[in-house]
Amino acid sequence: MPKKTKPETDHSTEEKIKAAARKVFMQKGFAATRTRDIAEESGINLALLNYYFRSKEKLFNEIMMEKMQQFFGILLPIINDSSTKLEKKIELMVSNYIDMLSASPDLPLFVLSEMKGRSGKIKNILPVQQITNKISFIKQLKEKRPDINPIHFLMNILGMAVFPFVAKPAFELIAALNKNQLDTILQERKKLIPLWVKAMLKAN
Amino acid sequence: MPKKTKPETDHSTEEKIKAAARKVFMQKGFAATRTRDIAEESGINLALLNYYFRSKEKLFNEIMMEKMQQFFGILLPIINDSSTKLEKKIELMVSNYIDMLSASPDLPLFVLSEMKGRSGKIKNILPVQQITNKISFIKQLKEKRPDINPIHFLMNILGMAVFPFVAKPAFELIAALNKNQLDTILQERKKLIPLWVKAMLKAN
DNA sequence: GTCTATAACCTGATAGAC
DNA sequence: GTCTATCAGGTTATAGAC
Repeated sequence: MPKKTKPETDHSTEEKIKAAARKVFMQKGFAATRTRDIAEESGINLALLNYYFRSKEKLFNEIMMEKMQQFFGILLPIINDSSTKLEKKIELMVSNYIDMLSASPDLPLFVLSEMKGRSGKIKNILPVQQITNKISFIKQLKEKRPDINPIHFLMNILGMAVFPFVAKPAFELIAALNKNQLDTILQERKKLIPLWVKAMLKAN
Repeated sequence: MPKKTKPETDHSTEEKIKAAARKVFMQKGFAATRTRDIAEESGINLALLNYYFRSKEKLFNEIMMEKMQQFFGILLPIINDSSTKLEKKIELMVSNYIDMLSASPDLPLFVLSEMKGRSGKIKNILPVQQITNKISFIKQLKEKRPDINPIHFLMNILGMAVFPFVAKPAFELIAALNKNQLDTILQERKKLIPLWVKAMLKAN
Protein backbone atom coordinates (compact mmCIF):
# COMPACT_ATOMS: atom_id res chain seq x y z
CA MET A 1 0.00 0.00 0.00
CA PRO A 2 1.73 3.16 -1.24
CA LYS A 3 2.27 6.04 1.16
CA LYS A 4 3.22 9.63 0.39
CA THR A 5 3.30 12.99 2.08
CA LYS A 6 0.04 14.66 1.17
CA PRO A 7 0.02 17.94 -0.76
CA GLU A 8 -2.88 20.36 -0.27
CA THR A 9 -4.60 19.32 -3.46
CA ASP A 10 -3.82 15.70 -4.04
CA HIS A 11 -4.59 14.53 -7.55
CA SER A 12 -2.94 11.18 -7.07
CA THR A 13 -4.86 8.10 -8.01
CA GLU A 14 -5.00 6.99 -4.41
CA GLU A 15 -6.64 10.25 -3.38
CA LYS A 16 -9.06 10.18 -6.28
CA ILE A 17 -10.24 6.76 -5.16
CA LYS A 18 -10.58 7.89 -1.56
CA ALA A 19 -12.57 10.94 -2.57
CA ALA A 20 -14.96 8.78 -4.54
CA ALA A 21 -15.15 6.27 -1.71
CA ARG A 22 -16.07 9.01 0.76
CA LYS A 23 -18.89 10.14 -1.45
CA VAL A 24 -20.36 6.75 -2.28
CA PHE A 25 -19.94 5.09 1.13
CA MET A 26 -21.46 8.11 2.89
CA GLN A 27 -24.43 8.13 0.55
CA LYS A 28 -25.20 4.42 0.47
CA GLY A 29 -23.40 2.79 3.38
CA PHE A 30 -21.03 -0.17 3.24
CA ALA A 31 -23.43 -2.91 2.22
CA ALA A 32 -25.21 -1.05 -0.57
CA THR A 33 -21.96 0.21 -2.09
CA ARG A 34 -20.35 -1.70 -4.93
CA THR A 35 -16.67 -1.28 -5.59
CA ARG A 36 -17.71 -0.64 -9.19
CA ASP A 37 -19.60 2.48 -8.07
CA ILE A 38 -16.45 3.82 -6.49
CA ALA A 39 -14.26 2.99 -9.47
CA GLU A 40 -16.69 4.67 -11.84
CA GLU A 41 -17.10 7.72 -9.60
CA SER A 42 -13.34 8.18 -9.41
CA GLY A 43 -12.79 7.69 -13.14
CA ILE A 44 -10.42 4.77 -12.69
CA ASN A 45 -11.08 1.07 -12.98
CA LEU A 46 -11.83 -1.68 -10.59
CA ALA A 47 -8.45 -3.39 -10.53
CA LEU A 48 -6.75 -0.22 -9.42
CA LEU A 49 -8.93 0.06 -6.37
CA ASN A 50 -7.71 -3.31 -5.20
CA TYR A 51 -4.16 -2.46 -6.14
CA TYR A 52 -4.20 0.52 -3.76
CA PHE A 53 -6.46 -0.73 -0.97
CA ARG A 54 -6.42 -4.53 -1.25
CA SER A 55 -10.15 -4.88 -0.50
CA LYS A 56 -13.46 -3.10 -0.20
CA GLU A 57 -13.36 -3.61 3.56
CA LYS A 58 -9.91 -2.07 4.00
CA LEU A 59 -10.88 0.96 1.93
CA PHE A 60 -14.04 1.28 3.96
CA ASN A 61 -12.15 1.15 7.24
CA GLU A 62 -9.97 4.06 6.19
CA ILE A 63 -13.01 6.15 5.30
CA MET A 64 -14.88 5.10 8.42
CA MET A 65 -12.01 6.02 10.72
CA GLU A 66 -11.72 9.39 9.03
CA LYS A 67 -15.45 10.05 9.34
CA MET A 68 -15.60 9.01 12.99
CA GLN A 69 -12.82 11.47 13.70
CA GLN A 70 -14.72 14.16 11.88
CA PHE A 71 -17.93 13.43 13.73
CA PHE A 72 -16.59 13.01 17.25
CA GLY A 73 -13.35 14.95 16.94
CA ILE A 74 -15.11 18.28 16.74
CA LEU A 75 -16.33 17.75 20.28
CA LEU A 76 -13.09 17.08 22.09
CA PRO A 77 -11.21 20.40 21.80
CA ILE A 78 -14.34 22.20 22.97
CA ILE A 79 -15.23 20.11 26.00
CA ASN A 80 -11.61 19.81 27.09
CA ASP A 81 -10.86 23.52 27.06
CA SER A 82 -10.78 24.57 30.71
CA SER A 83 -10.39 28.25 29.77
CA THR A 84 -13.93 28.67 28.40
CA LYS A 85 -17.01 28.76 30.53
CA LEU A 86 -19.93 26.41 30.19
CA GLU A 87 -22.16 28.74 28.19
CA LYS A 88 -19.43 29.34 25.63
CA LYS A 89 -18.81 25.60 25.27
CA ILE A 90 -22.48 25.01 24.56
CA GLU A 91 -22.58 27.73 21.92
CA LEU A 92 -19.50 26.33 20.23
CA MET A 93 -20.71 22.74 20.26
CA VAL A 94 -24.03 23.70 18.73
CA SER A 95 -22.77 26.05 16.05
CA ASN A 96 -19.86 23.82 15.09
CA TYR A 97 -22.09 20.78 14.70
CA ILE A 98 -24.76 22.62 12.76
CA ASP A 99 -22.17 24.15 10.44
CA MET A 100 -20.43 20.83 9.92
CA LEU A 101 -23.63 18.91 9.29
CA SER A 102 -24.98 21.57 6.95
CA ALA A 103 -21.90 20.91 4.84
CA SER A 104 -22.00 17.11 5.36
CA PRO A 105 -25.62 16.14 5.94
CA ASP A 106 -24.97 12.43 5.44
CA LEU A 107 -22.26 12.23 8.09
CA PRO A 108 -24.24 11.43 11.26
CA LEU A 109 -26.51 8.77 9.80
CA PHE A 110 -23.51 7.17 8.10
CA VAL A 111 -21.39 7.07 11.23
CA LEU A 112 -24.18 5.96 13.53
CA SER A 113 -25.50 3.29 11.17
CA GLU A 114 -22.12 1.78 10.48
CA MET A 115 -21.12 1.91 14.13
CA LYS A 116 -24.18 -0.14 14.91
CA GLY A 117 -24.08 -2.64 12.08
CA ARG A 118 -20.38 -3.25 12.31
CA SER A 119 -19.63 -2.34 15.90
CA GLY A 120 -17.61 -5.48 16.51
CA LYS A 121 -15.16 -4.56 13.79
CA ILE A 122 -15.27 -0.84 14.51
CA LYS A 123 -14.17 -0.85 18.11
CA ASN A 124 -10.71 -1.98 17.08
CA ILE A 125 -10.11 1.01 14.87
CA LEU A 126 -11.78 3.67 17.02
CA PRO A 127 -10.00 7.02 16.96
CA VAL A 128 -11.84 8.79 19.80
CA GLN A 129 -11.07 9.73 23.35
CA GLN A 130 -13.47 8.79 26.10
CA ILE A 131 -15.43 11.18 28.26
CA THR A 132 -14.59 10.97 31.93
CA ASN A 133 -15.08 13.05 35.08
CA LYS A 134 -11.82 14.84 34.43
CA ILE A 135 -13.15 16.64 31.39
CA SER A 136 -13.76 20.35 31.89
CA PHE A 137 -17.25 20.30 30.42
CA ILE A 138 -18.35 17.47 32.73
CA LYS A 139 -16.91 19.23 35.78
CA GLN A 140 -18.73 22.43 34.91
CA LEU A 141 -22.03 20.61 34.50
CA LYS A 142 -21.61 18.78 37.79
CA GLU A 143 -20.90 22.03 39.52
CA LYS A 144 -24.04 23.68 38.17
CA ARG A 145 -26.31 20.65 38.44
CA PRO A 146 -24.91 18.08 40.89
CA ASP A 147 -28.35 16.43 40.93
CA ILE A 148 -28.29 15.35 37.27
CA ASN A 149 -25.95 13.00 35.43
CA PRO A 150 -23.96 15.25 33.06
CA ILE A 151 -24.45 12.79 30.22
CA HIS A 152 -28.09 13.93 30.07
CA PHE A 153 -27.05 17.37 28.95
CA LEU A 154 -24.71 15.98 26.36
CA MET A 155 -27.60 13.90 25.04
CA ASN A 156 -29.81 16.98 24.99
CA ILE A 157 -27.38 19.21 23.16
CA LEU A 158 -26.46 16.59 20.59
CA GLY A 159 -30.04 15.43 20.30
CA MET A 160 -31.29 18.92 19.54
CA ALA A 161 -28.41 19.78 17.22
CA VAL A 162 -27.81 16.49 15.41
CA PHE A 163 -31.15 14.69 15.35
CA PRO A 164 -32.81 17.08 12.88
CA PHE A 165 -30.10 16.14 10.38
CA VAL A 166 -30.48 12.44 11.02
CA ALA A 167 -34.23 12.71 10.59
CA LYS A 168 -34.18 15.18 7.72
CA PRO A 169 -36.21 13.04 5.31
CA ALA A 170 -38.70 12.34 8.06
CA PHE A 171 -39.20 16.00 8.87
CA GLU A 172 -39.52 16.90 5.22
CA LEU A 173 -42.19 14.26 4.99
CA ILE A 174 -44.32 14.77 8.07
CA ALA A 175 -43.94 18.55 8.28
CA ALA A 176 -44.33 19.01 4.51
CA LEU A 177 -41.21 21.15 4.28
CA ASN A 178 -38.94 21.51 1.29
CA LYS A 179 -35.17 21.44 1.66
CA ASN A 180 -34.74 25.21 1.71
CA GLN A 181 -37.30 25.78 4.43
CA LEU A 182 -35.69 23.06 6.51
CA ASP A 183 -32.21 24.53 6.05
CA THR A 184 -33.42 27.91 7.25
CA ILE A 185 -34.93 26.34 10.35
CA LEU A 186 -31.72 24.43 11.01
CA GLN A 187 -29.71 27.66 10.89
CA GLU A 188 -32.06 29.34 13.37
CA ARG A 189 -31.23 26.61 15.83
CA LYS A 190 -27.65 27.82 16.22
CA LYS A 191 -29.00 30.72 18.24
CA LEU A 192 -31.98 29.00 19.84
CA ILE A 193 -30.47 25.82 21.25
CA PRO A 194 -27.97 27.59 23.57
CA LEU A 195 -30.83 29.66 24.99
CA TRP A 196 -32.87 26.54 25.59
CA VAL A 197 -30.01 24.68 27.23
CA LYS A 198 -29.42 27.63 29.50
CA ALA A 199 -33.07 27.44 30.54
CA MET A 200 -32.79 23.69 31.10
CA LEU A 201 -29.83 24.14 33.39
CA LYS A 202 -31.98 26.30 35.64
CA ALA A 203 -35.08 24.13 35.41
CA ASN A 204 -37.11 22.60 38.24
CA MET B 1 -50.11 -13.88 -2.47
CA PRO B 2 -52.21 -15.70 0.17
CA LYS B 3 -54.37 -13.69 2.54
CA LYS B 4 -56.06 -14.77 5.76
CA THR B 5 -57.73 -13.23 8.74
CA LYS B 6 -55.06 -13.03 11.40
CA PRO B 7 -55.44 -14.90 14.68
CA GLU B 8 -53.78 -13.54 17.81
CA THR B 9 -50.92 -15.96 17.63
CA ASP B 10 -50.28 -16.68 14.01
CA HIS B 11 -48.11 -19.70 13.45
CA SER B 12 -48.70 -19.71 9.74
CA THR B 13 -45.71 -19.94 7.48
CA GLU B 14 -46.38 -16.49 6.12
CA GLU B 15 -46.25 -15.00 9.59
CA LYS B 16 -43.13 -16.95 10.53
CA ILE B 17 -41.37 -15.45 7.53
CA LYS B 18 -42.56 -11.96 8.37
CA ALA B 19 -41.41 -12.31 11.96
CA ALA B 20 -37.97 -13.36 10.80
CA ALA B 21 -37.91 -10.57 8.20
CA ARG B 22 -38.72 -7.99 10.86
CA LYS B 23 -35.85 -9.17 12.98
CA VAL B 24 -33.22 -9.42 10.26
CA PHE B 25 -34.16 -6.32 8.25
CA MET B 26 -34.28 -4.21 11.44
CA GLN B 27 -30.89 -5.47 12.53
CA LYS B 28 -29.02 -5.22 9.26
CA GLY B 29 -31.05 -3.04 6.91
CA PHE B 30 -32.20 -3.90 3.41
CA ALA B 31 -28.87 -4.03 1.61
CA ALA B 32 -26.99 -6.12 4.16
CA THR B 33 -29.80 -8.63 4.54
CA ARG B 34 -29.74 -11.81 2.49
CA THR B 35 -32.98 -13.63 1.81
CA ARG B 36 -31.14 -16.71 3.01
CA ASP B 37 -30.73 -15.08 6.45
CA ILE B 38 -34.47 -14.61 6.70
CA ALA B 39 -35.23 -18.13 5.54
CA GLU B 40 -32.83 -19.61 8.07
CA GLU B 41 -34.12 -17.39 10.89
CA SER B 42 -37.70 -18.46 10.18
CA GLY B 43 -36.87 -22.14 9.92
CA ILE B 44 -38.21 -22.46 6.40
CA ASN B 45 -36.37 -22.46 3.13
CA LEU B 46 -35.56 -19.94 0.49
CA ALA B 47 -38.09 -21.02 -2.13
CA LEU B 48 -40.94 -20.55 0.28
CA LEU B 49 -40.04 -16.95 0.89
CA ASN B 50 -40.45 -16.21 -2.78
CA TYR B 51 -43.60 -18.29 -2.95
CA TYR B 52 -45.25 -16.05 -0.33
CA PHE B 53 -43.73 -12.67 -1.10
CA ARG B 54 -42.51 -12.89 -4.70
CA SER B 55 -39.31 -10.94 -4.00
CA LYS B 56 -36.99 -9.57 -1.34
CA GLU B 57 -38.12 -6.06 -2.18
CA LYS B 58 -41.84 -6.80 -1.78
CA LEU B 59 -41.25 -8.47 1.56
CA PHE B 60 -39.14 -5.52 2.63
CA ASN B 61 -41.83 -3.03 1.65
CA GLU B 62 -44.36 -4.79 3.85
CA ILE B 63 -42.02 -4.64 6.83
CA MET B 64 -41.00 -1.07 6.11
CA MET B 65 -44.57 0.16 5.93
CA GLU B 66 -45.35 -1.59 9.19
CA LYS B 67 -42.32 -0.06 10.90
CA MET B 68 -42.99 3.43 9.63
CA GLN B 69 -46.47 3.19 11.07
CA GLN B 70 -45.04 2.02 14.36
CA PHE B 71 -42.50 4.83 14.47
CA PHE B 72 -44.66 7.76 13.34
CA GLY B 73 -48.07 6.40 14.23
CA ILE B 74 -47.49 6.72 17.93
CA LEU B 75 -47.29 10.48 17.50
CA LEU B 76 -50.56 11.20 15.71
CA PRO B 77 -53.20 10.28 18.31
CA ILE B 78 -51.32 12.36 20.88
CA ILE B 79 -50.79 15.55 18.90
CA ASN B 80 -54.30 15.44 17.42
CA ASP B 81 -56.13 15.12 20.73
CA SER B 82 -57.63 18.54 21.38
CA SER B 83 -58.85 17.47 24.81
CA THR B 84 -55.39 17.30 26.41
CA LYS B 85 -53.29 20.28 27.25
CA LEU B 86 -49.80 20.93 25.94
CA GLU B 87 -47.95 19.70 28.99
CA LYS B 88 -49.82 16.41 28.95
CA LYS B 89 -49.08 15.91 25.27
CA ILE B 90 -45.39 16.41 25.86
CA GLU B 91 -45.34 13.91 28.71
CA LEU B 92 -47.16 11.34 26.59
CA MET B 93 -44.93 11.80 23.57
CA VAL B 94 -41.79 11.40 25.60
CA SER B 95 -42.84 8.42 27.68
CA ASN B 96 -44.47 6.61 24.77
CA TYR B 97 -41.39 6.99 22.59
CA ILE B 98 -38.98 5.97 25.32
CA ASP B 99 -41.08 2.93 26.19
CA MET B 100 -41.43 1.92 22.57
CA LEU B 101 -37.75 2.38 21.77
CA SER B 102 -36.67 0.55 24.91
CA ALA B 103 -38.56 -2.43 23.53
CA SER B 104 -37.45 -1.85 19.91
CA PRO B 105 -34.07 -0.12 20.04
CA ASP B 106 -33.32 -0.76 16.37
CA LEU B 107 -36.50 0.88 15.13
CA PRO B 108 -35.45 4.53 14.69
CA LEU B 109 -32.12 3.92 12.98
CA PHE B 110 -33.78 1.38 10.72
CA VAL B 111 -36.63 3.67 9.69
CA LEU B 112 -34.47 6.76 9.29
CA SER B 113 -31.73 4.96 7.35
CA GLU B 114 -34.08 3.26 4.95
CA MET B 115 -36.12 6.42 4.46
CA LYS B 116 -32.97 8.16 3.36
CA GLY B 117 -31.42 5.47 1.20
CA ARG B 118 -34.64 4.52 -0.52
CA SER B 119 -36.72 7.66 -0.19
CA GLY B 120 -37.74 7.65 -3.83
CA LYS B 121 -39.36 4.27 -3.46
CA ILE B 122 -40.64 4.92 0.04
CA LYS B 123 -42.73 7.98 -0.60
CA ASN B 124 -45.19 5.93 -2.63
CA ILE B 125 -45.97 3.59 0.24
CA LEU B 126 -45.98 6.13 3.03
CA PRO B 127 -48.60 5.47 5.68
CA VAL B 128 -48.37 8.73 7.68
CA GLN B 129 -50.45 11.83 8.02
CA GLN B 130 -48.83 15.23 7.62
CA ILE B 131 -48.49 17.87 10.30
CA THR B 132 -50.32 21.09 9.51
CA ASN B 133 -51.45 24.19 11.34
CA LYS B 134 -54.76 22.52 12.12
CA ILE B 135 -53.20 20.05 14.50
CA SER B 136 -53.98 20.66 18.16
CA PHE B 137 -50.37 20.38 19.30
CA ILE B 138 -49.21 22.96 16.75
CA LYS B 139 -51.98 25.38 17.70
CA GLN B 140 -51.09 25.08 21.37
CA LEU B 141 -47.42 25.77 20.67
CA LYS B 142 -48.23 28.78 18.51
CA GLU B 143 -50.42 30.15 21.25
CA LYS B 144 -47.71 29.84 23.86
CA ARG B 145 -44.78 30.86 21.67
CA PRO B 146 -45.98 32.76 18.60
CA ASP B 147 -42.39 33.93 18.07
CA ILE B 148 -40.97 30.45 17.35
CA ASN B 149 -41.77 27.99 14.57
CA PRO B 150 -43.53 25.07 16.32
CA ILE B 151 -41.46 22.56 14.37
CA HIS B 152 -38.51 23.56 16.57
CA PHE B 153 -40.19 22.14 19.62
CA LEU B 154 -41.07 18.95 17.81
CA MET B 155 -37.41 18.63 16.84
CA ASN B 156 -36.38 19.26 20.43
CA ILE B 157 -38.72 16.73 21.96
CA LEU B 158 -37.93 14.03 19.43
CA GLY B 159 -34.25 14.88 19.45
CA MET B 160 -34.01 14.53 23.21
CA ALA B 161 -36.17 11.39 23.34
CA VAL B 162 -35.12 9.54 20.21
CA PHE B 163 -31.53 10.57 19.51
CA PRO B 164 -30.03 8.71 22.51
CA PHE B 165 -31.41 5.48 21.01
CA VAL B 166 -30.10 6.28 17.55
CA ALA B 167 -26.69 7.05 19.00
CA LYS B 168 -26.64 4.25 21.57
CA PRO B 169 -23.39 2.64 20.37
CA ALA B 170 -21.77 6.07 20.22
CA PHE B 171 -22.73 6.93 23.78
CA GLU B 172 -21.63 3.54 25.04
CA LEU B 173 -18.32 4.20 23.37
CA ILE B 174 -17.50 7.79 24.24
CA ALA B 175 -19.11 7.83 27.68
CA ALA B 176 -17.77 4.38 28.58
CA LEU B 177 -21.18 3.14 29.67
CA ASN B 178 -22.43 -0.42 29.59
CA LYS B 179 -25.91 -1.25 28.35
CA ASN B 180 -27.51 -1.39 31.79
CA GLN B 181 -26.19 1.99 32.86
CA LEU B 182 -27.40 3.49 29.62
CA ASP B 183 -30.87 1.94 29.99
CA THR B 184 -31.21 3.42 33.46
CA ILE B 185 -30.31 6.86 32.16
CA LEU B 186 -32.78 6.49 29.31
CA GLN B 187 -35.57 5.71 31.76
CA GLU B 188 -34.75 8.77 33.85
CA ARG B 189 -35.37 10.88 30.80
CA LYS B 190 -39.10 10.10 30.82
CA LYS B 191 -39.41 12.42 33.81
CA LEU B 192 -36.68 14.90 32.95
CA ILE B 193 -37.46 15.80 29.34
CA PRO B 194 -40.95 17.19 30.06
CA LEU B 195 -39.47 19.41 32.75
CA TRP B 196 -36.83 20.66 30.38
CA VAL B 197 -39.31 21.33 27.60
CA LYS B 198 -41.46 23.28 30.03
CA ALA B 199 -38.43 25.41 30.86
CA MET B 200 -37.66 25.90 27.17
CA LEU B 201 -41.17 27.14 26.49
CA LYS B 202 -40.62 29.91 29.01
CA ALA B 203 -37.06 30.71 27.92
CA ASN B 204 -35.62 34.06 26.85
C1' DG C 1 0.85 2.05 -12.36
C1' DT C 2 -2.89 1.04 -15.26
C1' DC C 3 -5.61 -1.64 -18.04
C1' DT C 4 -8.66 -5.90 -19.90
C1' DA C 5 -10.23 -10.29 -19.01
C1' DT C 6 -11.61 -13.63 -16.05
C1' DA C 7 -11.75 -16.45 -11.95
C1' DA C 8 -14.28 -17.58 -7.84
C1' DC C 9 -17.93 -16.76 -5.24
C1' DC C 10 -22.42 -15.11 -3.68
C1' DT C 11 -27.31 -13.88 -4.14
C1' DG C 12 -32.13 -13.58 -5.66
C1' DA C 13 -35.23 -16.18 -7.87
C1' DT C 14 -37.36 -20.30 -10.14
C1' DA C 15 -38.17 -25.21 -11.92
C1' DG C 16 -39.94 -29.27 -10.78
C1' DA C 17 -40.52 -33.33 -7.64
C1' DC C 18 -43.29 -34.64 -3.73
C1' DG D 1 -47.53 -25.86 0.48
C1' DT D 2 -42.97 -27.32 0.96
C1' DC D 3 -38.78 -29.04 -0.39
C1' DT D 4 -34.05 -29.77 -3.19
C1' DA D 5 -31.47 -28.46 -6.96
C1' DT D 6 -30.06 -25.15 -10.00
C1' DC D 7 -29.97 -21.07 -13.03
C1' DA D 8 -28.79 -16.43 -14.25
C1' DG D 9 -26.75 -12.52 -13.04
C1' DG D 10 -23.98 -9.75 -10.23
C1' DT D 11 -19.86 -8.85 -7.14
C1' DT D 12 -15.20 -8.90 -5.19
C1' DA D 13 -10.77 -9.82 -6.23
C1' DT D 14 -6.81 -11.29 -9.10
C1' DA D 15 -3.88 -12.73 -13.25
C1' DG D 16 -1.31 -11.11 -16.74
C1' DA D 17 -0.38 -7.92 -20.75
C1' DC D 18 1.31 -3.34 -21.49
